[in-house]
Amino acid sequence: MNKAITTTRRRAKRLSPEQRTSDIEKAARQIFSERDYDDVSIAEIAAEANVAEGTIYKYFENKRDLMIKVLEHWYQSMISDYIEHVDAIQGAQNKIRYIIWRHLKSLKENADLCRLSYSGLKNTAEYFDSSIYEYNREYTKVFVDACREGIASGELRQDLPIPLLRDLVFGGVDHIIVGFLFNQRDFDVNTSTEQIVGLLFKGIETRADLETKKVESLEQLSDLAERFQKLLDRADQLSGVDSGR
Amino acid sequence: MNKAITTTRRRAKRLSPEQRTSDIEKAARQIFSERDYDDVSIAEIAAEANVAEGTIYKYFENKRDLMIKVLEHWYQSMISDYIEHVDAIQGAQNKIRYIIWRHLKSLKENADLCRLSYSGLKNTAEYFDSSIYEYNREYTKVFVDACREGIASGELRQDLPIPLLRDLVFGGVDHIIVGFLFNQRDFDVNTSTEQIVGLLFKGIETRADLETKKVESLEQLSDLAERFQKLLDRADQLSGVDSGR
Amino acid sequence: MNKAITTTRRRAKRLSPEQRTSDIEKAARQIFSERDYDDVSIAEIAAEANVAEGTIYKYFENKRDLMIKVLEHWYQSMISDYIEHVDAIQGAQNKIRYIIWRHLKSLKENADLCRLSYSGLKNTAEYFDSSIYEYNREYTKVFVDACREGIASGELRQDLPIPLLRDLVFGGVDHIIVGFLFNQRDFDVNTSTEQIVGLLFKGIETRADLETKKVESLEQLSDLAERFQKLLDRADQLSGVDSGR
Amino acid sequence: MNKAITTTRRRAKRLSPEQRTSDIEKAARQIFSERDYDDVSIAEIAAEANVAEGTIYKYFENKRDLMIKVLEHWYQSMISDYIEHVDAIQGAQNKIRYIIWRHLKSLKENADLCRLSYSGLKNTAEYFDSSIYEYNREYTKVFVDACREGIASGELRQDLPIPLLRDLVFGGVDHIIVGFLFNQRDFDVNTSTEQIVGLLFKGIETRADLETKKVESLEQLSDLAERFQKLLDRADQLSGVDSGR
DNA sequence: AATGAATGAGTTTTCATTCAT
DNA sequence: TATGAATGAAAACTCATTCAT
Repeated sequence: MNKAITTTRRRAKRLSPEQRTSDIEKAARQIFSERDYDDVSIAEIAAEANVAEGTIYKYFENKRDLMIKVLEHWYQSMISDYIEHVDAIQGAQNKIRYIIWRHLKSLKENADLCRLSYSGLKNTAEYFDSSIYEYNREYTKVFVDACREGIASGELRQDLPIPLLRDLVFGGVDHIIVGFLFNQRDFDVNTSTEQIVGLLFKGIETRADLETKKVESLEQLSDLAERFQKLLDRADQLSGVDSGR
Repeated sequence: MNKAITTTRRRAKRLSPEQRTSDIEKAARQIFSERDYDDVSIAEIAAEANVAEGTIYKYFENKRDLMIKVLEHWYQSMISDYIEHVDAIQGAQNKIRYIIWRHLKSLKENADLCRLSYSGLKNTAEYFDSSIYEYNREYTKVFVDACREGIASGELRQDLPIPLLRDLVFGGVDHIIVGFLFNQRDFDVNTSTEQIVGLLFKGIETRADLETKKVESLEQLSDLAERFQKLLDRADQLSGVDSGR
Repeated sequence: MNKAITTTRRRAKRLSPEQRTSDIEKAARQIFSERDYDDVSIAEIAAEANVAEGTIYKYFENKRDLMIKVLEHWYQSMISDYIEHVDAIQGAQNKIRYIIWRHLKSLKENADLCRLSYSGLKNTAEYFDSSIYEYNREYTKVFVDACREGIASGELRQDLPIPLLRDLVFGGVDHIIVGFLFNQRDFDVNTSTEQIVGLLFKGIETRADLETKKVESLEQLSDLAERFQKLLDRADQLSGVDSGR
Repeated sequence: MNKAITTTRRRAKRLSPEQRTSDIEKAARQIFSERDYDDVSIAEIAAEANVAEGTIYKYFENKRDLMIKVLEHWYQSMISDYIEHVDAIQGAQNKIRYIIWRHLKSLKENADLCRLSYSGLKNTAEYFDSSIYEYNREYTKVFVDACREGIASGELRQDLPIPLLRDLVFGGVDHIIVGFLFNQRDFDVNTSTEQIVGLLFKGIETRADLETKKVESLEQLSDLAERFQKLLDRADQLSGVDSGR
């Protein structure tokens, strides 16, 4: 009973709006990480942030806005040095591998915010209206660009259905994360990355060719073939034996 | 007074429990198709089903149970002749193509129920507790089995990471559907099926390299290797000399 | 402390919607009579009506609707036998007197509802949108009709600006009531009625003309008439002659 | 750094209290003109006045006080040369006509402030406590005085119920204004003035009625009285009977 | 079995006002 | 004197669920 909640919290110190905004957002992120959007009350966030409820509304339109802001900042941080990194990487495959790796890693590390975006955004039309969607577009655009680059460079198939590929990759990652979040299906970021990349690049078919060891790459293989050919021609001349033509 | 005058709102006829259950569920499916789970009230469903609200609770635990039942029946109908069909198809690739095609088709045709499962299941832990998840397991199991079969028959890679492949396929389809539902991104079932299958089987790499360089196939290469072998053997016999340096 | 508010109000007896509606409205009228619209809470009304707050919302859209309903019923009761009564009265002046008298009386007797309509309707555009305004139109129409009748019968001036007269009468009564309600300026219904009617019919001018000319009053005139009568009588006796034509 | 660089939001220049008060009030009047009392926030007024919210509370007790001040100044301006003008007019009817005309004109011209007084003052007891009421007394007193004067001079009826007349006039004008403000019922100041004055002075009765009953007019009545008198006198002479003198 | 009247918990949001700086 | 960040009380409303009839 008398745990004496002497909260007696009286008028929080006057801070700069920036500081206060940041404090509240941090508190919100904290609370939102713990429970679903609907199960969180503004009162709790206010308490966590050590301000009055009204103060929150000075800085954020409403509960939803606050949540959106939390997610936005997360996205921003995810995007921040992302493009830069991807740009620094050579080759479509490398880029794609990095993007997938990084995506899996970000989501796993911020599982709580993933949960928030699942519970807070109604996964419906609401999401597509939100700024989060815009961020997401930006985010996935990097992947799309990498694909385009790969196509241009000849590394990837000319007829690659990029939007579908994007859905496959990000949808697939989504499923992995959801399983991880809500169905305790753990996963290893590196392993999963390799598996996805492997799947995408090699396909799922048995590639008999690939299994012939010795040959390190197809380029080498063709080089070898050429050298064989020359060698054979010369050998034919030398020996006077018809090479079978 | 006389028989002709009956109360306008007649007490719902006493039906068999099965009939009643079915009526209510049908009404629920109808209403749920139109609006999000949270925007639908039991009262509406009762009205649509022409029963009193209380009656619904005689046949269903609660609103959520009713929704689950609706989705369950949908899943059941989706699964019904599904396994049978898949079984009748020969070859992993064919099976997988059929599964993907059918999945896309089912979801697109029942977009309203997809919407329901997005709005009604909180996409969270709740989903994994529901029987819907069980149905889903069963559903995706068909895919997993097809993959296993493909591996066994040598059609698919031995080291295929099946769970991940499943996530990729079903996660990808999910994204396509979500885009279709909430972001008016239309798609053609056949085209998308081909694209997904193409992606999975061929991978995303250019196969070009192999084909453009002299060597038209691995068979040719082995021919060459054979001839070379013979040549070398002969050369060895002739000169005991170094093969051409 | 332990005044033991054992309200333990458990599930009000099941009543017919009509009865319940009426009960709630009565309670609302009671509470609204005591305090201004904004100072009344639904909780209070619910308590007074001995129902749960939610029950109120079963029967009324919202707080405002409830208030409107209270006022509407008041208006209805005011109008009920009103027209009938007015119709039964002969002569514009009599009708108008009755209307004013009745209006003053109704308002004074239902001062509390007057207060409600002052505090609940924002006196602004909102009022003109409300059904109350419609009732009021109906109510004042009786007055307008009486005036028209008076004009038709020649009892009232042909060029009477009826709308303005209506504003004057009902606006004036309003002021009287407001003074009574909020400024403890009591008034007597009969006296005020006479004064208003007097004002309207006689105007405010001194009927100087009448008084300045010989005849100081009708009493004098009748005196003369009496004396004249006697004279004529006597003359008749004297002469049997026609009285002076 | 150097003087040139000043903070964009410059601290409001230190003005004389009078100037500041006036600025704030002007801003308040502006904002209050646009929207109802409840729909206006102190923040807005502060913004309009280019001061901080707190500053307003340095000069005004609270929001209501500020509104009252706005209305007070309006009343003051309405009253300013009012008494003077009325004094300069001769005759009760002329004075009354001028008062009504001016009142209608003022209200119509300042419709926005009328609206404010309807939305800001709760039309209830609150009003009668406010200084606005005092101003109103002063304002209507001019009318009352004009009436008294008219009575004294014999221009108006001795038994004129002045308070009621005042209620009728100002209540009537109120109704006209309210209809104009909230029910788009336009009116012409001059016409309405004439109608009101006409109504008050001539009354609403056909002056004909007096004449239709035997006596066609009061003038005729006095003629008749005179003729009676003469007749009587002559009759007296004829008969030798003393007529009672 | 069917009804449908009754329930009531639970939370966001506003904005006039205060007061530390 | 001016600021503007911080306050916090207060209440309407919903609707899934219950249970007396």
